[in-house]
Amino acid sequence: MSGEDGELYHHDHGFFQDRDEFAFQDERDDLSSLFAQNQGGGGAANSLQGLDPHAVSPFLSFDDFLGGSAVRHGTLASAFDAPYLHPDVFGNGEITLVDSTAVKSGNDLAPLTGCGGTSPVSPNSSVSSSSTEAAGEDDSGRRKKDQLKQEVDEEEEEEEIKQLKRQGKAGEEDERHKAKKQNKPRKKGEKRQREPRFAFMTKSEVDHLEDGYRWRKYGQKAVKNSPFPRSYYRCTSLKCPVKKRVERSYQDPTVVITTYEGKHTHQSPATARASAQQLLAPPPPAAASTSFRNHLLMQQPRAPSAIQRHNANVSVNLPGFQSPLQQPQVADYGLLQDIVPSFTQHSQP
DNA sequence: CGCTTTTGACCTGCGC
DNA sequence: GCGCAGGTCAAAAGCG
Repeated sequence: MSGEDGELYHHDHGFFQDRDEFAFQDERDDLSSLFAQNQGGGGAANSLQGLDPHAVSPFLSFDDFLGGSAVRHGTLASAFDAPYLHPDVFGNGEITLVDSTAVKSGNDLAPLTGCGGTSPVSPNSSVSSSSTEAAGEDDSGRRKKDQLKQEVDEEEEEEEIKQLKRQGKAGEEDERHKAKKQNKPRKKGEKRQREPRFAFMTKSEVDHLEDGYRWRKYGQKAVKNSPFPRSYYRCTSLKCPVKKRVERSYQDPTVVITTYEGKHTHQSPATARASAQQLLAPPPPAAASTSFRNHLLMQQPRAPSAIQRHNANVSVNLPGFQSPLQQPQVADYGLLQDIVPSFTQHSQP
């Protein structure tokens, strides 16, 4: 997998391009259901879909992905204005766009990204995002199969453990666990569980973008067909299963592809800070907050608003995305990392 | 001193 | 079965 044969629809102010140099492809379509649950902004998604003549599946804007109807911060603006996706958060103080067209053409359809025009996001900057799955991974069918099989395997393993316990073979179990941990032979047929993933691209000089959580790098691998290595990070929080991969696009070295996997089992440190700050500052008008997202979406295809001119372009590709439905979730978090969990909550059957 | 990063080895899964 | 590529582990090194 390397994003070479995937498809990513860039959202350029409401328009998707069906050819993209930063091709993304879902590795699985797990996230489609995942996003479907957060389709609070259904109208928005629909409108976006309508803009893409090549789209075979509906899309959500990154905004929708971020908040859907759900993220408490409610809007792209707040999401990006928050400490997390704030430029500082993204590392080099520059959330640059992924929207290559906007940049290349130099059109003044400035990237859009919340920040309410107050954030010092470079006008040139934007974030584009491809939901779903690992940039360019293309073994969706295979993984689905694996997942099914694994579920069965896990049940079997559980049963086996119970049996071992009954037989007083705790020691054996430990050994087995140890072996597993060391990547030693695991039970035949046993497969690693794959959490839903969410990949997005960011134009950035730094590889590892700050996102509010603390990560520990646990590996780095050279990527086939790419001069850039891929780094593997794990959330440092105890028992938090979230991992992320960071790699640079070989097609555009200025673009960083970040893939999150799993959902956080805790609140992000940044969110905690933000919450604390909110306690000290008067809350923003709720109506303005919730309507901002729709406002942006309504504005996108048309002339850029002042806000848009100051912000990054954000998009989400949701191949396989199906019916918008399900109840809106209230993600009591703030941002991307937070969002991922909120979307993954019910994604696993 | 504790935490993080680096890095080589090893494992897994798939295609041929 | 073999080779390849992705993914993970864990010891060693680095850093604050």
